[in-house]
Amino acid sequence: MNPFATHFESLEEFADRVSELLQCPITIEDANHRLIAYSGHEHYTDPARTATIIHRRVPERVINSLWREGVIPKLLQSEEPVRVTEISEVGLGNRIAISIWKNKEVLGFIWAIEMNEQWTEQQFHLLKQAAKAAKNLLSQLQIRKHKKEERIQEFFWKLLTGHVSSPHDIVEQCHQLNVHVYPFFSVGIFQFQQQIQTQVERQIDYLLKTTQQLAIPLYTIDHQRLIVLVAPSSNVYGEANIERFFRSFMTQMRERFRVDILMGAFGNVYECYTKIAKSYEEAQTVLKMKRAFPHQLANIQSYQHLGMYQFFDLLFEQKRHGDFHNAALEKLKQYDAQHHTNLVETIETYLDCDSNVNETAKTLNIHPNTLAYRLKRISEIGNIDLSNMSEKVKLYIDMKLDKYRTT
Amino acid sequence: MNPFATHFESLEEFADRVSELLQCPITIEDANHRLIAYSGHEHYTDPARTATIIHRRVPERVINSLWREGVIPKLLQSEEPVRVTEISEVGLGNRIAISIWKNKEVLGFIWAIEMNEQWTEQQFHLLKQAAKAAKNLLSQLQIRKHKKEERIQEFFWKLLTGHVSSPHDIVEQCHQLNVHVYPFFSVGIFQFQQQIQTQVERQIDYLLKTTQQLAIPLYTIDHQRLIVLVAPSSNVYGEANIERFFRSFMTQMRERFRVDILMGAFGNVYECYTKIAKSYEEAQTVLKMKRAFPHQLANIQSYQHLGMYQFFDLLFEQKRHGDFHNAALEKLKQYDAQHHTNLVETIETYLDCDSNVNETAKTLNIHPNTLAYRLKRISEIGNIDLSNMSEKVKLYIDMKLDKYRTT
DNA sequence: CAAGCTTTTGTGGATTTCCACAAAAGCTAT
DNA sequence: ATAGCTTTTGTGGAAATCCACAAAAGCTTG
Repeated sequence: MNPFATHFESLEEFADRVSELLQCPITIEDANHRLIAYSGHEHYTDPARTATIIHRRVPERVINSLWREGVIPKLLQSEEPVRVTEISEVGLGNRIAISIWKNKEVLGFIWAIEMNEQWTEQQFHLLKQAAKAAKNLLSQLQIRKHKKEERIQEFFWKLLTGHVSSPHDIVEQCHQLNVHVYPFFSVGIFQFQQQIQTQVERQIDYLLKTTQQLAIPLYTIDHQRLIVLVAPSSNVYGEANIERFFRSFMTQMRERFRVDILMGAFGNVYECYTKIAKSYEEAQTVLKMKRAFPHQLANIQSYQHLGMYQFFDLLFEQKRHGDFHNAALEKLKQYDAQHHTNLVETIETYLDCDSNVNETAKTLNIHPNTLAYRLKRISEIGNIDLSNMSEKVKLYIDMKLDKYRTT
Repeated sequence: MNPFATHFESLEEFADRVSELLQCPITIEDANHRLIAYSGHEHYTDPARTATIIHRRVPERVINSLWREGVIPKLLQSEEPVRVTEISEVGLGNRIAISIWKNKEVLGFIWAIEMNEQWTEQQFHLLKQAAKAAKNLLSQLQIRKHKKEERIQEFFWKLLTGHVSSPHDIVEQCHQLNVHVYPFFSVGIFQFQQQIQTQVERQIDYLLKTTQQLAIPLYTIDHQRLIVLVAPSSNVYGEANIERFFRSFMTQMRERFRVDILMGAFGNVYECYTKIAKSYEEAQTVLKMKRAFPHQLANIQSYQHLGMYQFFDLLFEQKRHGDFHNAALEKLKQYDAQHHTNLVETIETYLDCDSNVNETAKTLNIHPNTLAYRLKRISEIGNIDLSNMSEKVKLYIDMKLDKYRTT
């Protein structure tokens, strides 16, 4: 019944047996992604696997990708196999992974490369049996897995994805990893123009290690992104300090190393380390909004200064349900279409310019009186009171949400 | 085993039997709330039951309350008993109700008055058995329940609560009920100062029937509220027409009949009758926001002009999860507390006044230059760019959400 | 194309805003 | 109490806004 119910001389023999049964290459790692065993059959092997075997551990950048994609979180949460679709940036092909459990603790992982065909139920079942069998084999190995040995970057990813326990545990783990704990922090992201090469990694490391503006206890690189935990020295001017550091970092990368950074963003400054995940999400929101509104948010880096765009994901979700229909905006659009006018563009620019007549007129290349006339028509056609803040806000948000939809 | 497995001479005998077993008064109605049978034992009877028995039907206002409270929707959806807590405005005591089903259709209802003690599991079980037994007795009765006989008000409540089928069915039902179908409509609510008495009902009916401004195909009265379906003649000026009608209705009620209406509100104008429930909800939202922001929304009646307050329930919900923390606002509050200043009030008034310096200064009774100075301080302390619409919006919404929380 | 409409641009003057500077008033801590 | 700070109010001039009115240009429609 159970094809793994025999005695295995070594873990390699076990890996070969699994590989034979599943007809694909097998890799077994411990909980810290160090290689334990791998099958030797002649099969296609993707670059990520090759590198893992050569260095006897999974490359950092592969692990980073797996965290970001949510693969490792899933593996740490359930005993079910997880399918990983190709992550070509790190040379990872289609994979199936499963975690090896003992007493509610993950001992390690089995990785299978998915060959050409989709897996059958039978194959998934076999993999689960293999994971059960591996449990006994691994626990005999007396694998040293002190927390000290966990690598810093993976720890950072755990914090970023919210896979953490109590604040106290976090602090303790920081001490063990020799990571200084600061009273305030924020998570920042730099979006690079291209994938970050090894050489650039060294340059980043250099800049981060030598900066005096604030402390950077943790950082990690993921494909085109550099993610940093920044710790400003004071709470009051924390945000301004981070802002300054971000600008100078981007300038230095460009001027010294000719590496262009598309944009930087960071979340709120928090005190409790369990909020790292939140700050990270906020930073991601900033990036998302900067992509959707490159012009408006060109100079914005912090979540705090995202202004109303903080609400946009939430509002957009609701709008998709057909809520927040704006009759005024509809009428203006209709008028524009029928009479070849630019009322919507006019009011949007006007609000962009904070209701400043001169600035708006200049931006639109029209006479200020033309603008005044248009505004009068807008309030007539749309039945809008343009001296009412609440109505202006509604109209502004609805227009921007419209734009957000098209991106 | 089953206490109802015997032969009953009449439905009255059945009602008496149920009453005996449950030790409480029992009333049996058909699907249109007409009285079919009732128990005659000497028990306490609430005013609603007395009126039902005397008129051989449940009073309109009781039915309206039951729809609004969601009792009838529940009864029409499941075969489980529903507990109704006292609705004293309509003389309804604590009740237990259950619907009588046959072939996925509701034939009628059994109502039990809950006497002093809470019901036991045993009692609920008995009631369910009674409902099953009533099914056979009722279906023998060949109860005439043509849709024509369904009363108009109940039909309106079905529309309001979204218990409707296809638009086509709705139109057909309208024809059967002799209700004219108009191309556009909106749902409006008038909130009266006191419960609406019979005399006032007649006055309302008179005014609604004689108005020429727009058509009112359906209306219903519920405790302190009058709910109307209004049909403006044109789509373009529909909202303005409704607005005018609302004002004149309120004026006339006050001047002719000395009846004060606290406020009126109406939802969006739609074309499809399935959207009546949505328009009704929007009208309710307007009332809610008018209660929370009586000053700002004093002159607002339509959902369309609710402006940004349309978002508030949604945003507030998210804010309760700890999102949207506004550091700028926090700093201003803190500064106010430490230095006995009014920065928050100042900026809120300034934004209320649409960034109009003169108006704000007059409202706050300060010199315009004082305002300018305060604004400069606000932008310094809060690190806010007051000429950035997005930041202003964020700050404004956060301040108003703060107020919303305290109401 | 001519009439009637909307839209753009122009002019001028009353009003408001913006800004710099300064005096006065108020608060706080030594 | 006094020095040092913040806050309020005042003055005046440049700039911007607002408003009414009007000419010109553009478009739609019969």
